[in-house]
Amino acid sequence: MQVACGCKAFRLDFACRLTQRLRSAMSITEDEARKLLHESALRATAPRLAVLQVLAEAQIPLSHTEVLERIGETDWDPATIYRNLVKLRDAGVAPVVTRAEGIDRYALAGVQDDCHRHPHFVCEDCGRVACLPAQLTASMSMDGPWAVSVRKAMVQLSGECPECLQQAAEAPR
Amino acid sequence: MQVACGCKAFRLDFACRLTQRLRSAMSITEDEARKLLHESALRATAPRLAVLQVLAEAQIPLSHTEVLERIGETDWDPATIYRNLVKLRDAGVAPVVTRAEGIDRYALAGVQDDCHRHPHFVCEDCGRVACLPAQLTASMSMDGPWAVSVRKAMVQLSGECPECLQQAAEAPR
DNA sequence: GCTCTCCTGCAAGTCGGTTGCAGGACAGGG
DNA sequence: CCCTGTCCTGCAACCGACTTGCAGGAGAGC
Repeated sequence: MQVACGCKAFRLDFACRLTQRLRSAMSITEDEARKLLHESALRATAPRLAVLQVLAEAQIPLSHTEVLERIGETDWDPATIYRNLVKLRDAGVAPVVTRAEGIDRYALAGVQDDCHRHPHFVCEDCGRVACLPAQLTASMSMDGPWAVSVRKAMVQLSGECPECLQQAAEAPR
Repeated sequence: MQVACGCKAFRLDFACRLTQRLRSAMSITEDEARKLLHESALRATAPRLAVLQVLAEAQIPLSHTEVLERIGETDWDPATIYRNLVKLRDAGVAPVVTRAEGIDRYALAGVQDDCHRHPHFVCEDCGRVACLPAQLTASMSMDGPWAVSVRKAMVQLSGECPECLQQAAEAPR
C-alpha cells in the first residue's frame, strides 16, 4: 500500500528508453550500469551493480531469491539485495512485472521491447516463470509449444478502487 | 507444487452445477450446505458449514483472513478454517479464483454464473477485491466506474511448463 | 581529502501458508 | 442405538517472502 508519485511513470518510460539498447544484448557493461544508476540518481555500489548485471543477463523476470541464487556466494546480506531490488523498482529501472504465486519478480525495463507488458506463465511444478506472446488470443491456447501447458488463466487488474479514490478526494492529506 | 488429479476438473464442474441454484440467493440453508458437502464426500462439521455460509453470503472472493473476520468470534482455530478452505478448494466446491497480492481468495463455485472466470480488481489501498466484467476490452478502461481506478494489469497463466511435462513423461511415478 | 548522504549488515518482526500430533467428533454398519 | 474406523480439530510449531530499525561504513560532489 503506497502512493505512487507522479514522476514514477515518467521515470519508467525514461529508464525504458535508456535501456532500450540492451534489448538483445542480454548483458550490461559496468559503465552502462553505472550510467543507468546515475541517471536514476542512485549510487553505484557493488551489490547494486551485481543485481543489475544479473537482471540484464536473465531472459526472464527474477524473484529476490532467484537473484540471490544467480549472484552466488557473496557476503552481501539478502536484505541488501532485497533493498536494492526495491530501489531499482521504485526508480523504474526494474519494475515488478509479475507477482505469480505471491512472489514479486523483477525485470530490467527495456530488456524486453514491451517492458514485460505481456502475459507470463508460471509452472506449477518448478515455479519458473516464462514470457508469453503479447498478442494472446483464444487460438493461442490451441497451438504452439504452450498449448498443452496452460491450465489456468487469471487476469488481475489493480489500482485504487472507486471507494478509496473518493475517500482520498474527500480527505486529501 | 502439487499434482492435480484427473478428477479435479470433473468435480469442479459437478460442484458448479450443484450450486448453480445458489447463484442469486447469496446465502445457503444448512440443508443445502450439508447436501453439498455430502456430494463431495466431506463431513458436515460446524466450522465447515460456517465457512460455506460465509462464502455463500459474500459477493466477492474471500481470503482465509477475511473468512475469519466474517465468521467473527468463535473458538475455532484459524488453522481449522484454513484446512476447511483447502478441503473445499480441493473438492472443487470453493476454488481459489484470485491470488492477488499473493493472497489466495476462495469463492463458492456456482455463486457466480461463470465460476469467477472473469478478471478481478485489487485495490492497492484497502486490499479489497472486486469482480470485473468478463468481456474486458480496451475500451472498458475508458468508461464505467472502474475507468479511473485501473492502473495496472497483469495476465497470469499457469500449468506445467513444457520442460516439466516432458520430465513427467520420461519418468512417470 | 571532507562531509553529507545514502547504503549495508545484523537482527528482528510480520503475515500468509502449511504441517505433525494427539485427542475428539462424525457417519455408516451392525 | 451403539461401535468403530476415519476424518476433523486444537495446539503449536515451522517456512518463506517481505519489511524495517539501528548503528556503522562507503559513495560522490565539493
